[in-house]
Amino acid sequence: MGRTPCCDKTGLKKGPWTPEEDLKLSNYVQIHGPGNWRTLPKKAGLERCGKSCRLRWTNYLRPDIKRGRFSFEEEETIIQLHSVLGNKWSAIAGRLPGRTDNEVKNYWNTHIRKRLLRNGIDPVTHAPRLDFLDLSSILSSALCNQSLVNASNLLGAQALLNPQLLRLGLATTLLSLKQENPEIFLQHLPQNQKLCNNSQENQLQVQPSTCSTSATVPCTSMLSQMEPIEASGEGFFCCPNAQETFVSQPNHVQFSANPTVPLASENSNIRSVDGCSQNFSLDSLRSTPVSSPTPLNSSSTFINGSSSLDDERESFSSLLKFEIPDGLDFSEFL
DNA sequence: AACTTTTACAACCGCATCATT
DNA sequence: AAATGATGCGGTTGTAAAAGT
Repeated sequence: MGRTPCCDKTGLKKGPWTPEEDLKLSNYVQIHGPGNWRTLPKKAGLERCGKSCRLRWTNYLRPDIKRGRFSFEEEETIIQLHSVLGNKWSAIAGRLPGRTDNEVKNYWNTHIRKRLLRNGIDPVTHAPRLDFLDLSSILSSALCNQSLVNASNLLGAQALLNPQLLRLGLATTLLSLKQENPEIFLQHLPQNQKLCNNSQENQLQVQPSTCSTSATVPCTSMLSQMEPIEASGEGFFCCPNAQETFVSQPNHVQFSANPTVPLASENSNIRSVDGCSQNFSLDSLRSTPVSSPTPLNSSSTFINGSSSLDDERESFSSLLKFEIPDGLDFSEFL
């Protein structure tokens, strides 16, 4: 036995609401309060389904609704909550005063989701996408058989992938290579050590911790904000948090970045792929950022002078860390 | 200027859950 | 406990506006 429909839909109006309808609904709810949606349309003189009235009220007419663009903080909150709650839009919206589940859902689908995809993050799992993992296996192959793969060819991937992802891919690859093929890893160790240790002058400043708030943030929070900088046709990149201060802390990953340093893309061996000799140090895998002293919208990135809000958002500062399993010993690795 | 494509968001639909009888 | 109604939730669609050609 099927359920009876919430209302008799024959003859009921659908589609966009007119100002007159909004007025009727608002007036009625302000006098009688929300609820009893089934009978409300008739009482309010509306030819609408009760469900439609409820939706219109909760998503649009409610006086406490905050309209307009989402702030940086709201966006970051959505990403973090989504990584924990998934598509629980109502629960997420509950943490954002004045925002509705529908609004949060729409904003996710039209803005955040696309940006995560663009940066190689699976918006569902908040982890690097499969194609990124494929890249990791390619890099692994390159390390295991340099004669077959000219690593410089891999640099072409920079045009397609976020350079930071490329670097993270190499880091991941090196770690797994060490675990799975320690001989091969050791064979390349001098290079690896060099590429990961020769950047003392470029490493981030490690400063004493002034903040210990460390709710763990998934990869998305970090990677979604990393964007290549296409300056002078070169593979420049910038970590949005380049001006962050960082604090050493086990089991967290942190990236350093110097927006003025180009990738060493002209080199032809695998060392050039990682770019960490300049910008990414595995040493840094033992550090984690603390809250930034710089404003959230500080311009630590310069993407072709773009002033679009979305681009700005992609460069905004935020927490940049994700957890590394306890079993990983980076000091041993290095 | 006209047409097409893309984007953003309001609204709808169906199912799930809770409340009431 | 079961049936029914009311409401909430999340996925999807429709459409107006913006952007591109």
